[in-house]
Amino acid sequence: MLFSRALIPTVKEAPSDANNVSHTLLVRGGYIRRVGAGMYDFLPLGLRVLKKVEGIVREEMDRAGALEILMPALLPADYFKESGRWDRFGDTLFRVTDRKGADLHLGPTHEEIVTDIARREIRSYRDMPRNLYQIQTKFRDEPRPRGGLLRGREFMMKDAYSFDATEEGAKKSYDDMRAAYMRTFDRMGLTYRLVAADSGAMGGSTSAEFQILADSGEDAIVACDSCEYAANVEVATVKAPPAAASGAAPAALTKVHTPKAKTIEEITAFLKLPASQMLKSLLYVAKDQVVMAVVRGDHDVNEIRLARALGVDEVFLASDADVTKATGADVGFAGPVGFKGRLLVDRAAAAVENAATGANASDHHYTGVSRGRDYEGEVVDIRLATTGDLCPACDKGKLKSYRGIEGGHIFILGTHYSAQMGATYLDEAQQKKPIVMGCYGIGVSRLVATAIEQHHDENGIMWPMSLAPYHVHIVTVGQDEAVIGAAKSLYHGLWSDGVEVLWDDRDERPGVKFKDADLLGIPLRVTIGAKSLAGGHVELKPRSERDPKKAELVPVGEATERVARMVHEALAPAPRASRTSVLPG
RNA sequence: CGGGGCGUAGCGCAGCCUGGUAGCGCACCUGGUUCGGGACCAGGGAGUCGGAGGUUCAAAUCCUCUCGCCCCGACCA
Repeated sequence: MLFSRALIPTVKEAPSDANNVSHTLLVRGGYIRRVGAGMYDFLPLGLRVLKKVEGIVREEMDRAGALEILMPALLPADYFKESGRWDRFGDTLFRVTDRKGADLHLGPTHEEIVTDIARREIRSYRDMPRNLYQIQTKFRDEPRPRGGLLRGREFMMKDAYSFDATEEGAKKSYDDMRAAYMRTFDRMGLTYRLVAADSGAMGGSTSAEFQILADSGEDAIVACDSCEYAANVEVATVKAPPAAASGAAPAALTKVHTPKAKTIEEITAFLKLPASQMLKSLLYVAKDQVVMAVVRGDHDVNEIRLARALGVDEVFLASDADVTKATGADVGFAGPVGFKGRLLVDRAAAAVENAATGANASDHHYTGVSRGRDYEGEVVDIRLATTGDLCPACDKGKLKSYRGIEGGHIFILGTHYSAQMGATYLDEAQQKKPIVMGCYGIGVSRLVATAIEQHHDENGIMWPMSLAPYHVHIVTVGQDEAVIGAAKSLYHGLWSDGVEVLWDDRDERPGVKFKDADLLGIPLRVTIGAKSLAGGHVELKPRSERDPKKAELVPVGEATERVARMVHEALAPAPRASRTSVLPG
């Protein structure tokens, strides 16, 4: 592609609504443009990258034996009504009404639709296993779209669904998908962790997320530094600390005046105590009931675990008014001592002796608080795992925290949908049984942004070869005839070797071209200028090399072959040894 | 949905408080000089000031309503 004929509208200034690197660089590089909240145009370059992601996903799905189909994005409400999700999906579902007044919606995911295919077409155990997938635009009316391509209201997703006769079969399908996903993410050059995850509202059992590591990620995960345990903090457990009695002499319960010391930081500074000697008391609303959750001052409450401990679907942090009502004090002075109401105490918090905590009276705290004597409560595991915690899976490891972006999610659904929707088959014994399903998603358009989150520097994007819109970026300096001639020959030579080339043939100053080249992030740059060409050379520099002086001089005659070889080597499947994933047990 | 903020030229913003001729940078067009890391000079085109209503001699500016968007919290590929 000639730059002079392309539509690559680069801009110097970051868009005002961008708040992360990938969004900024995608817009600045002329890859995408925003159309509305969570809706984007893919300009030519952006579409090329999207298709690269799609292509890798498709190849690996096909390799794993999955069968590509395409279901409608516009769907009648019947299916979701049948499964109950028409109501349960809530506001996230984009609902539309047709001219006859019938309820329709735009598909956010397709379990019901694909289950309908299964119940009509799969009748025998001999028809399984099968795995059907599609790569399709999905619609979700997100409460808050953000991060450009990271969370849109319309986005591209690959969703696959497996159908098996037995649980064991489903497990095999699941394992196959896991392997296919690892290959997929490996080929995209992404660093990720495979983590245990909350199976959420989908009603699954076994489930894992592919978390692409990025500081800007929305998800917090922990991984063991010694074994292969890794989990979303939502579900991560921690080993209970050894119940070693501190031997400290029990202190008397003392009420101290702590004016305006509301946060843990303020109180620890005021009382000169480590946060681990503090008890943090938070009030939650669970089904109209206000409960108190107590964790150590240096820990955080895991709301999912708390909800589970309470036997409810979800909990919400109580409003300031509710806190005051329940404790009789301003927010910041709640504590377990004398609290009238359901009290849940984390294991680590319960073990703290002579603790300091709110006194349920404004501007006052207690010190010398110990469980058993000063308060009781139910001891449960309700805290978020964090760096330094003991690994629950092995003896010696400690957990370390990471941020991640969910790039894929695999799980076994079991017979949830099939039983509900009557997707059954006959087994060898003529018994009618529900099909055992699994489902597997990859956020295709999200991965475009995710790759940038992992591969960029202050000057722009640094695409992995497998995702780059073009493999090679030729920059010609000046309009000298010899330069143009050499560029033409290289350009055509590379294309006929299967290398995708962008040639910046514009009549621009070199600085402009170099800046744009860095911004676009095409992995290999070949600069052709009169000076080096007079010596019979062109200059080759990978985007990852920041120092322009380190460009390699390559004899013109060898350039085509040399560059083509580099591209093809970079595209070859990565050896297994270079994998960066961690497998949970 | 709760809290905060923003809608002014294609993009990024100032002007609003204290009403009176709509401005700056980038981008774009013309001419010239430049030409290996986002050049310079001169000239030029381009805006229903998000929308509706109101106050006023006069509204980008004040008031009311409305739409859209962004950011911080509860959801997810």
